[in-house]
Amino acid sequence: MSKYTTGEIAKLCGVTVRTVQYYDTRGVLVPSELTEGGRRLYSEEDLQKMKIICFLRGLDFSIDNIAVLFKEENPDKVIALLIEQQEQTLRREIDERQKKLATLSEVSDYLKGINNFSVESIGDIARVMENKKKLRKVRIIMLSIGIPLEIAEVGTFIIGISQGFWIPFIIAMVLLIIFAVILSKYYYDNIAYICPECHKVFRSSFRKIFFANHTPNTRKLACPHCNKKSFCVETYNEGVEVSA
Amino acid sequence: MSKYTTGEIAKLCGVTVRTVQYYDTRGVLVPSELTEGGRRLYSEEDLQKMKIICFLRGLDFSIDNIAVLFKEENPDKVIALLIEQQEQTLRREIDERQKKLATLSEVSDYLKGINNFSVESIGDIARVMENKKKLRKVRIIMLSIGIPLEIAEVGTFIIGISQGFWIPFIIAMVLLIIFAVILSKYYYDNIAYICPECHKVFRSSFRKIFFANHTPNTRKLACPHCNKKSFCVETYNEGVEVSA
DNA sequence: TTGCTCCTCACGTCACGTGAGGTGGC
DNA sequence: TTGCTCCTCACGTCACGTGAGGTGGC
Repeated sequence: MSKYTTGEIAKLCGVTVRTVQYYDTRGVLVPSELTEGGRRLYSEEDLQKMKIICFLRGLDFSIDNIAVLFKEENPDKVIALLIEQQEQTLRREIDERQKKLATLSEVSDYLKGINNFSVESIGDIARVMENKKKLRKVRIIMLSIGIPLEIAEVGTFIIGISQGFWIPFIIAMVLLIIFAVILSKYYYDNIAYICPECHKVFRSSFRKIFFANHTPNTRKLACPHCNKKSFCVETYNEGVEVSA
Repeated sequence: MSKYTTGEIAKLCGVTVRTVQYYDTRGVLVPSELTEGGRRLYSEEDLQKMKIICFLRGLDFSIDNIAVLFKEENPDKVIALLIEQQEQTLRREIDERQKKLATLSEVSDYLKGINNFSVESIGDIARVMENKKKLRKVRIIMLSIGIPLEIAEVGTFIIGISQGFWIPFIIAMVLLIIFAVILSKYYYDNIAYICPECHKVFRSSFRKIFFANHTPNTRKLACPHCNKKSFCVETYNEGVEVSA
């Protein structure tokens, strides 16, 4: 019966000597023999066991779980359970990482639109992303009222043209104007801006916002805190008062 | 200017007091003030900084990298680099986990087909999976020679029937028989079986394999080591000699 | 005898968690 | 005064890696 030294086992299993020694101290792979000088000697069976341990470690099973498996009387039940646990863990970890990747790519996009970056800008990004869902909700409410009204207006306009019957159009028009005012107020109340210079959240007067130069997510506004005028990112308003 | 205690910072950022203290010792978030009694006091700026740290930690940036970012003079270049690194790391981690999941599901399938499971069976699985690619290669070679020959045979048979011209069919037939012998020999030489009882790899005589009861991946053979007859999994032969 | 391998401490990694025992501050 | 919070050691987690200083075995 051939015997293997620590180094041989390590080489045959593609790990370091330290790992083989560690598995001994952890009790998962205790060598079946020791020389008089205190050196570890492993049998053929030990080698096979080590290969199994390495295979399972490669699937991220913990050393404790592997040890349980070797001590268990009904390993078939335990292994099935462990595999399921492991699959769940891996799926969760994949999911977490995919969410992080998505966030990173959003951060990356955001950074491209910034010209004077400082570390504090990351705080702005974090804030915007946190409130993203709420902001989207506000916008969806706007659209789900605005679009039907627009359709009604176009429809009643066609009726007016084709049949000379303009009453529906006038009613739609009035409704549209009323809702436009209400929705604008609603939007205005729920929106705040982040100054890219001093990183403070602020609200501006309706008139200033209305006439400001803008892109889909930013408006050129003067920050009431640092008085600098720059493109400020729009975000959901969490109880900030109008200060200018 | 309001000041925050350790506990307040922790609560506002959704971490433990220990984490806030740890960030101090690591030097990423040193409190801007200390009371006479030695208690940490954090400013509003500290709070904002802590929020940024937590956001970045949530994306798996290391504390060291976060510290670098805060000390850096050109954080815009560094952050872009760090994000790219982080994306690569996450993608690699996702990839690794997906491969592990695939392996786990193969292991799971394998286990379902086993009736007397022991921990050593995992070693068999590991061995089979390691040699899977080589085994597939052997089978592909078999098919890529066998299928054209089969087609040739059918084609020449049709010619024989329709035109009464049988010479091509006879040539194809002879070729088919010759290659069948060669391929059988080739397959036989490259294949070994794993005994599910004693977990040893063995080869059997051609005659025994040929007449054995079988499933797509197993054959009912007597193991030459433990003499038990059972369904043995087919695997690629890595230099094992015929022993029975 | 000379290298090489192996041995055992013992500390380091990473980002904290978990007590223990003591104290500040309302 | 009484709780509550906070403080600093100091050790634990997880699976090893990395020396240091010494020794077995060919």
